[in-house]
Amino acid sequence: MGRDAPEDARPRAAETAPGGGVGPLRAAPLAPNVSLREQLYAAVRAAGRISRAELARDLGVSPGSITPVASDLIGAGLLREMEGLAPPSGRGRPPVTLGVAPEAGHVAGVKLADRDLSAVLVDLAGTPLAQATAPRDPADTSPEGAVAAIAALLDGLRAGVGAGAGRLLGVGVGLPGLVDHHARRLRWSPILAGRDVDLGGALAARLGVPAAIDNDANCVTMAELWFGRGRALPDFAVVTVEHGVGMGLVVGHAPYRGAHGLGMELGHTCVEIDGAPCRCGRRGCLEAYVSDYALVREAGAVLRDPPPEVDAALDAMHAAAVAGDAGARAAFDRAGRYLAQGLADVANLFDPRRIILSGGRMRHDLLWSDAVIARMGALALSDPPPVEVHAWDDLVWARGAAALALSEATPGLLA
Amino acid sequence: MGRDAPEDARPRAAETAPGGGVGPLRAAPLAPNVSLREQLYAAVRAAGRISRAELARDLGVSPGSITPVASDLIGAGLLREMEGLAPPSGRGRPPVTLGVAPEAGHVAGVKLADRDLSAVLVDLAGTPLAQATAPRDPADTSPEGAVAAIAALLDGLRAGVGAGAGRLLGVGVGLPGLVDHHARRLRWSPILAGRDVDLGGALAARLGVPAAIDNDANCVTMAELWFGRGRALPDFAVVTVEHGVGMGLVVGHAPYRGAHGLGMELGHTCVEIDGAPCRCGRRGCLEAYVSDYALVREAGAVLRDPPPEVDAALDAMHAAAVAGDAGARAAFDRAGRYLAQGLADVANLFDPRRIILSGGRMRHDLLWSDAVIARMGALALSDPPPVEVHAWDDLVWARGAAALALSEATPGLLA
DNA sequence: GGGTTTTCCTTCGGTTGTCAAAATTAATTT
DNA sequence: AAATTAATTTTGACAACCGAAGGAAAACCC
Repeated sequence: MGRDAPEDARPRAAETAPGGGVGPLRAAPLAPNVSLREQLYAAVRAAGRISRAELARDLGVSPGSITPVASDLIGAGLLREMEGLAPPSGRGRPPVTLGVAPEAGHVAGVKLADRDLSAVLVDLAGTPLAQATAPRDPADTSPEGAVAAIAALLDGLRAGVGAGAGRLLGVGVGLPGLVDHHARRLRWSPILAGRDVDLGGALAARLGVPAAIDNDANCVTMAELWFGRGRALPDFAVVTVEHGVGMGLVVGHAPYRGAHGLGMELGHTCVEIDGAPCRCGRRGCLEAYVSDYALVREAGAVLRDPPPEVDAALDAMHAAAVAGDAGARAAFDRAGRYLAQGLADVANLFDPRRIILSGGRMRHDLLWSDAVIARMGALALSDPPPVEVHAWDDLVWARGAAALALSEATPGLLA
Repeated sequence: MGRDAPEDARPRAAETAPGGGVGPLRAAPLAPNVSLREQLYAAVRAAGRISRAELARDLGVSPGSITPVASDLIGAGLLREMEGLAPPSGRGRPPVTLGVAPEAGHVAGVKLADRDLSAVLVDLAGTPLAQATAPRDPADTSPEGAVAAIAALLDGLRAGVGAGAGRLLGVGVGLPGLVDHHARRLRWSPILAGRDVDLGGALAARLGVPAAIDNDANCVTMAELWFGRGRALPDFAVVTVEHGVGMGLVVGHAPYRGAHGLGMELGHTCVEIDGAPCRCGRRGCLEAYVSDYALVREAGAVLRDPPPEVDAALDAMHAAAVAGDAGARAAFDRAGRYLAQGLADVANLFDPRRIILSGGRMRHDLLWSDAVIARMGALALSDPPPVEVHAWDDLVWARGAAALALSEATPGLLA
């Protein structure tokens, strides 16, 4: 059998210097020891109501370890025993259900768009307390103006809920563009002027609480992870279609952000070399075929009197397609074909357990048709992941931003 | 200011049932408590040689905690004190350097290709001990035959190194196709018949040791992570161009595998809707433009007498391009353009800290030209990640498979 | 040469987090 | 009312780790 004799096949030493070692450097776990205190609080919040015994089973810890930690958290006003809510199902001593104390504080989530601004206040149990929307002048691109508008909206909201909700512990802001979440800096945004703006710092200075910022697609991802279908999934991908095409990825119950904390720009992956021009300046981007302004471009050819406004034009075209207009239907079909290709690429590249199509404006359901999903399945290499369409109200973005704030505020609360 | 009055804007409850809780379920850390024992062993192996004091600093642990663990591991024959290798640099008591005891055992890595089979034996310090290659009949697609061939090759290799290397602790096997690494099953491979074959089980039964299997691109990724440039990076992407176009991703010093443990099929993402036919049956895949067989397709038009063999034809075309043949050069240019687009998509989607172009056959350097890298940078949305070309010898795959075996064998060793 | 300094390694009590088992509590069932 | 069942608390023990103190081995300084 024609193999080299081992003796004359002595390989050269490893590429690294002799004695340089092998294996990843610093294999230390990035999430070192999450204290039982934190795990327990997170588990109670995740479950809503849960007994100590169940907590012990869920966390893989002996019942005796739960009691002191729970008492401590109850003493700190972060948890509470919920009375009269235990269904006396079995025999034995009935469990005492625990829940988070919502009045220990609240956080705010804000979505900044070009024409408007929306916000929600959410207590520590995740219950929305109040919401508000304000219009915005798209021409005002100064970051200072945006900070002032956010502050004004939040001040009004907080006055509305009174003091019962505890103090404000943090805010999260979602906006389109390239957002460096870790550094809390805005690298670039289509709706704000300037590059590499310290938006997080400006917000924190004005509001007096920590301010997290993130790409809007990542906010939708957080909303799915915290409030939506993704809660039970360890990993999944979220794709949003709106003004652009965005995506987010969750790995191991945590959002994946690239090396620079930027979003994952699915909208600007290429589906057609030298294809249609995209607003990013390149050609053939997925976004150039699928996003709302790409569809509106078609509206000019399809409709007789296309409304000047993007939203209105899109609605008109959608109505025409539903009414049977062949041209409008063809435009949606074409966009759907490209979207299916983009989804198949996501499936082939990330192999997610599920793909969630999410976003605030799910009116144009032609894009999410079964035909699109089926085409995606045909284009995927192996078994395609289940695709789920998740229609939210218009506040997803803000609620996702609130989830962001919540996840950032929690460690400080427990410290 | 036109915002809703908070009182009449009371939002409906969270989507989940009341009291259903918020936040990801089971946020428990996936990498729970890695014992100091394991951390210490991994740190010593990573460093090659390292003193106890330095270990304490690296691991963020007091020096007093190192001594007992180190003594224990030395007693177990897994570590040893390396004599006479300390450069007496500073003042003070000279450090005693520790290193892993290589003779405590060894593992094997195997690459299974269509025409050949290669293997390396690697000791616990990561030093290659021996290597061998054997030809293979591409027509023999039976998994049983492959298992027998692997076993025969390894038996010969092990006989060559004698008993000094300790016992065999595990093997890793890399091969093309869809490999479910977690389940140790081969879902599909272009070189073996059958679907959903329990290849890991068959190998383990025949060899008597645990057998890990993985996609070949993931093996290259493991090689980079364990032996190559990726050792110092917490996250990076690896792209390989060979018979196909593969990729691997490392997140947080660990390989990312999708939900099903399959590879990330960069080669079958679409760069041109309804483009050139790909061997996967679809059209417009990146692989249909960049891989070796795609280039060979061009060779028919470019060369006068294209050799029938894929490798030879490619070499001939490469030589022609270097010699200035316009047609051959254009073929490489075209492939390079598509590759640049694929790399830009990877940068836009994953935002990796670095992209490593790696693989066993780096002869066709026209593909890795500066022009390709520059074009990729132009196509990336934000600052493109640094791209590094890493040329290995032909054994990368097998060494990556050995790294796989090493990483799987280590916990059992320390238990 | 002998003391000083420096660094490394080890020893030793103290703290912390967790477990296992027993004890306690509160309900249901008999 | 007694037995049974299950949740919770208490208790003692144990293992891991820290921090401080001490011993060891070399270089530096006079």
